[in-house]
Amino acid sequence: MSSNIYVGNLTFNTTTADLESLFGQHGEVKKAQVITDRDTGRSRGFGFVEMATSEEATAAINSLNGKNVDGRDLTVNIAKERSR
DNA sequence: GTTGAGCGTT
Repeated sequence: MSSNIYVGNLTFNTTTADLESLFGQHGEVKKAQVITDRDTGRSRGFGFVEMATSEEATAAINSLNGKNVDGRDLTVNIAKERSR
């Protein structure tokens, strides 16, 4: 799956709904998820978005990577495996 | 403030 996207450098006030809204402007968002710390439950400042197709994922990446949101430049690229 | 979970061994 290359339609899975990593979205980093988010502000801590960014939530799953924000990701859906943001990526939804460049394609069909299948799933969106802002990662929160498993132990504290607080935001980790990054998340993942899965687009319907890899081409939409690429389009969204090219449109949103480096985008300045709330004073921070987003880092957007194809996500890696969960196991690391 | 940077790559997801969970506590078994993928």
